[in-house]
Amino acid sequence: MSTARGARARARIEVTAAIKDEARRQLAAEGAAKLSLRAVARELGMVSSALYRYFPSRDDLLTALIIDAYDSLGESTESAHAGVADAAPRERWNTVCAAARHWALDHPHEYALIYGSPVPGYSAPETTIPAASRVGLLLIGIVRDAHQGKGVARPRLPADLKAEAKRMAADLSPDLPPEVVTALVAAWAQLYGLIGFELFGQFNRVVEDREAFFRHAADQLAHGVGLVFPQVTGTASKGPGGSGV
Amino acid sequence: MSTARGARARARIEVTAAIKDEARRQLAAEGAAKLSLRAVARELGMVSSALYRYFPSRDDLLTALIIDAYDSLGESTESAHAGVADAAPRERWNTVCAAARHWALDHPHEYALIYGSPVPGYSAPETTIPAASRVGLLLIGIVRDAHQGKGVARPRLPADLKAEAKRMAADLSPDLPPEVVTALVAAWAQLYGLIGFELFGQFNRVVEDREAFFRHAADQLAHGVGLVFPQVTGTASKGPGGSGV
DNA sequence: GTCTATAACGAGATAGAC
DNA sequence: GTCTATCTCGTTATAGAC
Repeated sequence: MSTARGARARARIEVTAAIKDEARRQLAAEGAAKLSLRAVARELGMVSSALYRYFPSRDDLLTALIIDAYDSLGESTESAHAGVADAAPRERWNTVCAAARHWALDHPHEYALIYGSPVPGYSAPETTIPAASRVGLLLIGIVRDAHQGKGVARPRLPADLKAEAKRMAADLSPDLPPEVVTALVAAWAQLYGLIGFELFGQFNRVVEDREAFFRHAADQLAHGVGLVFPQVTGTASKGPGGSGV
Repeated sequence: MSTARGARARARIEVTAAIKDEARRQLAAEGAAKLSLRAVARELGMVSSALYRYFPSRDDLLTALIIDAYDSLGESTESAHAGVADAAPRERWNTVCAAARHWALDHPHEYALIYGSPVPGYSAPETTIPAASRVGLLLIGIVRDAHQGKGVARPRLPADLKAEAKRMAADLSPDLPPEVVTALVAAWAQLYGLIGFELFGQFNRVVEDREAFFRHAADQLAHGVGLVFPQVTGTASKGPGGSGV
């Protein structure tokens, strides 16, 4: 009985994976807007109604692809970070940024799915939130470590942002000063601005050595969140040197 | 004869505008991927073949919409800038950034068309380049004015970026130091990261007072390109105060 | 219980004959 | 330009295999 259930469960997992793989193929070819359950079924030699045993609707399939994409990005950045977990925060930051960029270059259509234009008629449910938060949490952790006990807070906040900054800090990282949390949220969005511009072609005819450009820009973002003089105290690293990957 | 030609030309302009208006409506409803010449024609009470008198293909219609969107954004930012043309560079910068954000919030689908995910199967021709460059040129001009004669160059460049930075500076603004041009290109991409995150929903449940948040983030970007102490010399404005719109 | 297959719905796109 | 026959789509109801 338990083997029967195991076999069935295994088959279910395999078919589910096949459906998602084929759906990802269509995502790359036609875009998320044209993702079609019937076409997926056809390509898999199934009948369209059979897919509903695995995904109750087209939107649920889309949601699964979105969560998978966020998780894939999350795993890539987390495992890259694990390799430098003991390094200085600045190097950890640059490593995570570089890993996010490389994941995006390796999975452009999945990047477009999660960080590109919204899919018309589709609205992501709250179940995507945990997966979507992984990179952000990773970055928060790095900044938190860097600020352990030290009051490095740099930029002063304008009066009309103080309340919002306090609210964001309470939500995201109560142990960090609101100025830093605000800078961190901005850096997070700006990081994806850099990645998106490269990926979506805005850097064509503008930036050529995109690897070096990105490494420098990400390092400058690290400055903004107070990672410039991490644990080193004396001689201090002046100017953006080469940490990165 | 000249009146007849004038009337015909006028009619042609009107029909062209009607086609683009309807296409923009479909863009909002179904997304660029599903933009269909037939559907546009149907909605206009025309037959699909008649549209080919105005746009030789679906891609040409898309290109026209893209150029229109870039030009609309360009006009919005340029006219906002004209209102503060005599102010300090920092305020001019913040004004342009705010204008870009407001245009995006007012035209989310056109923003998605030009700065969002690429349309599958479509590749923008070079004719879009002039319109696409307008905001960038505006920002370059502001930074150029700020650096008139002054050697404010801030961040040192890593060795592996020096050649690329020089190339970019030669391309974009030979009178600006490579460090500044590099920072400017990064700030340009980061600006759209901030706008895109707000527009595409990544700030949901994270940033609430998006106006204040953006104003501060844009002002911090102005720091990065050396606009912090524009022409004021003595008392100097410490910390990010309220310039913006 | 778990799955797949058949058939059908209402809506929309599409291709071609006229 | 019009009309029609034939496709697509998401989704559901139903019936039967394992």
